[in-house]
Amino acid sequence: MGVVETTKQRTARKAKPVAVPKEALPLGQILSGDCIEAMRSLPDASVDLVFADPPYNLQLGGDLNRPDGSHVDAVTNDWDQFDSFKIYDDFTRNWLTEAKRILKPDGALWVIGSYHNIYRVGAILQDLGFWILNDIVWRKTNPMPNFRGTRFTNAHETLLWASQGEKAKYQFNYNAMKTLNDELQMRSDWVIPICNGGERLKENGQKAHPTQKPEALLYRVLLATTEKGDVVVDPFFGTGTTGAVAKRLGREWIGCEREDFYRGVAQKRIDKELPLDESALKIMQSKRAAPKVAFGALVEAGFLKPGTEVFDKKRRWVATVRADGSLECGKQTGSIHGLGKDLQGAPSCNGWTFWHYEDEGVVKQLDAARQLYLLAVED
Amino acid sequence: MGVVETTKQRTARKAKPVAVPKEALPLGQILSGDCIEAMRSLPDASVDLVFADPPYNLQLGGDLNRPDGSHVDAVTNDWDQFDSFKIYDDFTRNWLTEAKRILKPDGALWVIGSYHNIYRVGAILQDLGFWILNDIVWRKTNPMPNFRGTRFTNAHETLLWASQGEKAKYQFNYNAMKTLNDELQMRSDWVIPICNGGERLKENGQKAHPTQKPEALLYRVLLATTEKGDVVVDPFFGTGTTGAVAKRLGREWIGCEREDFYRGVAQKRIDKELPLDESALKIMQSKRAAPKVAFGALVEAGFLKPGTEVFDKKRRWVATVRADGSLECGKQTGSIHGLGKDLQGAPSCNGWTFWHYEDEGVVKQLDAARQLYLLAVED
DNA sequence: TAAGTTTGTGAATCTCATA
DNA sequence: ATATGAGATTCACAAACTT
Repeated sequence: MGVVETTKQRTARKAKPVAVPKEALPLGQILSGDCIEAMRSLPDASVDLVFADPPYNLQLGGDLNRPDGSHVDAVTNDWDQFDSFKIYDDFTRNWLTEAKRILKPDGALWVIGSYHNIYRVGAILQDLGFWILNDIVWRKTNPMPNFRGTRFTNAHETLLWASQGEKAKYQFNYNAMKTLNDELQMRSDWVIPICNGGERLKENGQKAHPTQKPEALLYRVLLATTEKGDVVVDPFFGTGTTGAVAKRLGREWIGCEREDFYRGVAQKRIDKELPLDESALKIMQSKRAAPKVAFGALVEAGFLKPGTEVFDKKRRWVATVRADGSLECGKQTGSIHGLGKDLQGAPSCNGWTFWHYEDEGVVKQLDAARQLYLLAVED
Repeated sequence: MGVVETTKQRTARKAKPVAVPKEALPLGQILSGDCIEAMRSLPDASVDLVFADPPYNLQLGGDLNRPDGSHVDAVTNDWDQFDSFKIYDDFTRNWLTEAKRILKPDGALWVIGSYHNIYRVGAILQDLGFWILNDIVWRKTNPMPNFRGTRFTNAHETLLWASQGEKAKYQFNYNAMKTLNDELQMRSDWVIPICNGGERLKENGQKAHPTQKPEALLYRVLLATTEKGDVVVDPFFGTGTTGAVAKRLGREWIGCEREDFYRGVAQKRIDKELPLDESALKIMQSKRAAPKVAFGALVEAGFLKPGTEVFDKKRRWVATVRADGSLECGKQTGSIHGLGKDLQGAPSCNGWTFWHYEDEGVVKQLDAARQLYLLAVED
């Protein structure tokens, strides 16, 4: 396997096989119809990157309402309906096969998905000979909660990044990523908000597409694994986020999209897009996640053992730490903040400074344990 | 499908099929030999949870045969990539099949892996009928950097949590998780340090095991998806992190481990582990677990007099409590839930939190009266 | 205008006991 | 089996609205 970062190496690389001239490709066009058919119209080994956001094959039950009674607008589109894993797998194998064919030997593939489909996609692309370079976790800052309290909040999606094979070369702009990440190596978990607000495309007040991806995500993908002038194909173009970001970053793009409506929205969007300027670059840079600590994390990590007694400064109340990081004081229980609030009858309470514990005879605020934890956790 | 949180329901649930008495199981033992063989010695539908940390690197040991019967030399890596996946898949299917068999109908499975193997595992467990509930990202605070700068820092591993099937019940301690996370829903991305420092087991100054998992990870898994006394099986026991945390949390455990050395290390470790006190083990209960109270019972008991006026937060509607615990608002009548639902035109309504009443000049939710009633009725 | 409050919404495999 | 009714359940952010 290998990495290519300089334009020089890249040029040498491209000269090797019979290169397909870019002019032979439908650059800057949205091909209509089925993506497998559309990709068949492209020559072998002709593109640098495929970015794919295929249907996730969600299998939703009935309607879902929020606790306030409002209705959740779910993805119920026909294009996300498959009758079985077998049918979904066949579909996946077919489009991945075409993607592999049109990619140059040193090209790469990105696919985004959720737990509903990503394990099918990952296994199949490995079967086809793709070589996984990283799996990337898109950590959403603002995911939809789990309204019924039945599972963990589904707060991330997964991207797979793969080369043509174990020994294949690929483009990785290491230094660009390091710069983007405040001079630290870019990690496999990316903290990026979901696409809403002004960026979210609307038609007649309705969202134009149910699953529009944030531009920041595509920005990072293209900045990390393509260089200027590279050709990027998106087989599931939707509203054209890939095309818009590619145009902004000076990459060539080709989209495939079955639905007339989405093609129209995408075309309009990309026509308005302008090449990148410096100020835009700064805006796209992600902020580092704030080191917020839950009290429960300290208990899990053994910094405070369940059963430990904690008390307020004047020892008016004594409570016991339980396994889940809640406190128990007589019949009353709650979080460090909530129980402190209830006991005092106060409107709010900062449990970190309200509660104390004894450590080898010395009385300390809970906040002291939090500081120790943060020190231990930050490499 | 469904979630179970109360001990009461749980007991009823267990009584349904011919229950395997716990005494028939090798609780607190580390079974030697191949995990598939070891699991074969356990009865059907007998355990509550399987936690598995399978090998990624095909160190399967012993003789291996291709599906066509031809022999593969595992030690000299005498296979191509296709063989390698095939063999790994067969191995995975075999141990997952045994795991599924020994799990109770409402039991659950956890598997941890990295991008090398988790896509194989995920696809196969779906094929076997397991139903993925979440994929969880263990986000490492202190991962190994990518020294050569060729990829993104591989800063996470993935855990899959699955029930026996789409309609199967499963245990999820929602409120314990919410408490552990400072009163916010626990998300699918968990920030936990890697296992090092004093927790990392050493023998003669060397790491005892190359992939020892942090206890905080198992702590959260067991706290979230088991209750006290549940039986947890770990087919790839290693140095026994699962056993140690299970013992601490008052869960029963069974391990399988092929290597004598690891069995020795694990046994010594677990012998030293002490169970937590009863009180420390308690976790925040869900309201689902609380005894159900009929509104009519409050009225009967005089906690709310017939004729009392109740109203929603904004006083858009005012209703009168009737002797049978129903409400009347103009011509409309119904239960506290049903009337609230009808008046709002909402799909559902929790009358306990929707309706309010005045008690000595203070506005309170009906739920406050329920809490008073529960306190009075207990003991 | 500025500041505070209310409302809307996002790739979601989202209940359970009883009749 | 399937229908019914009780009742448990939400976080971050932005836009709209009010004071």
